[in-house]
Amino acid sequence: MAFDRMDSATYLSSLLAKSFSRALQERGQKLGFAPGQFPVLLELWSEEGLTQKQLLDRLDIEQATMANTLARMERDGLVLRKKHPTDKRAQQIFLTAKAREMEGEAKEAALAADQSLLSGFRHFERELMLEYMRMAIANGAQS
Amino acid sequence: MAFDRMDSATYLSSLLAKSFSRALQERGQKLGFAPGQFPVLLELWSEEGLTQKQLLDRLDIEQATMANTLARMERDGLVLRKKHPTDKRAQQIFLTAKAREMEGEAKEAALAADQSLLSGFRHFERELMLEYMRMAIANGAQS
DNA sequence: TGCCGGTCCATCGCTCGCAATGTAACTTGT
DNA sequence: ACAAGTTACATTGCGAGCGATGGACCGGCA
Repeated sequence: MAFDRMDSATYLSSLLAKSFSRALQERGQKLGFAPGQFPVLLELWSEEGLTQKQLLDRLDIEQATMANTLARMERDGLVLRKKHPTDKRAQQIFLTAKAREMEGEAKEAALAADQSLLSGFRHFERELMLEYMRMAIANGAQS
Repeated sequence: MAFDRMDSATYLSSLLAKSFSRALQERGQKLGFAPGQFPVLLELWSEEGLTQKQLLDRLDIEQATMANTLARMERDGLVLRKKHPTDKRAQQIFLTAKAREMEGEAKEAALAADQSLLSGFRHFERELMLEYMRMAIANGAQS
């Protein structure tokens, strides 16, 4: 049976994710964040003091991954974990000054990463591609 | 600054890759292969006895990743590594009978994984999405 | 011949995904 | 009030990616 990797969405999506991740990593490392940390930062920029559980509900990541990511972020001086005032099992996550200050530059870095791989795309092409991606992701989510 | 994850190709591509990888993993594990091993299998189904270096040249993967993937494939009984007859540094990779026999089913599993996330796509939509992905990947490759 | 630069591969340490398991703490039902 | 069930988080072990480094070996050149 003929099977061309370059006609497989499965294969292409892994290449694509690697490419975007590299693009974000290059830009993010100057600022001091890693690609996997960016979604967490995004949520915390919009609201601090969330618990790990609340972050989990907002992001598409498993609990174990979140715990490890937060540990790395704490180690890297991006985040502080404080005991929850009423629930001793839980913790609240706060940004450090460093993390708070990089918000603008970090978001620009992420936009630049997007842009670098989407250069040459017309506006409607970019929108269509995003829409297709969201459709495929939705197909996967409900299974 | 407003920043919506769902408008970020970087973020969506990572979700997409996770979705496809899961879809392939579910189907592949019954047969006995993992998603990262599939591209290697594809190359070996079309030509056995390649060296690790030749596989590297054909796939978009780093040498360290390849070495580890081949080690896991050997452990899982998919592949044999034999000494290269004339170059003592090199090795030649051969498929086991098990791996050779699963070719048809494995390729169907990969097609099914593609199909499951692309259900609801019209033919031209699927083609367009693949084309956009190839374009973005090409943008990343030349940097 | 013998050395030296380049090549092939393994290994280590890291990120970031996952599932499975363990522990502490909260909640609920009797 | 206490046992039982549920929840929040950490930890472990694995896959699959990366860069960096090291050892063995090949080839070419003096």
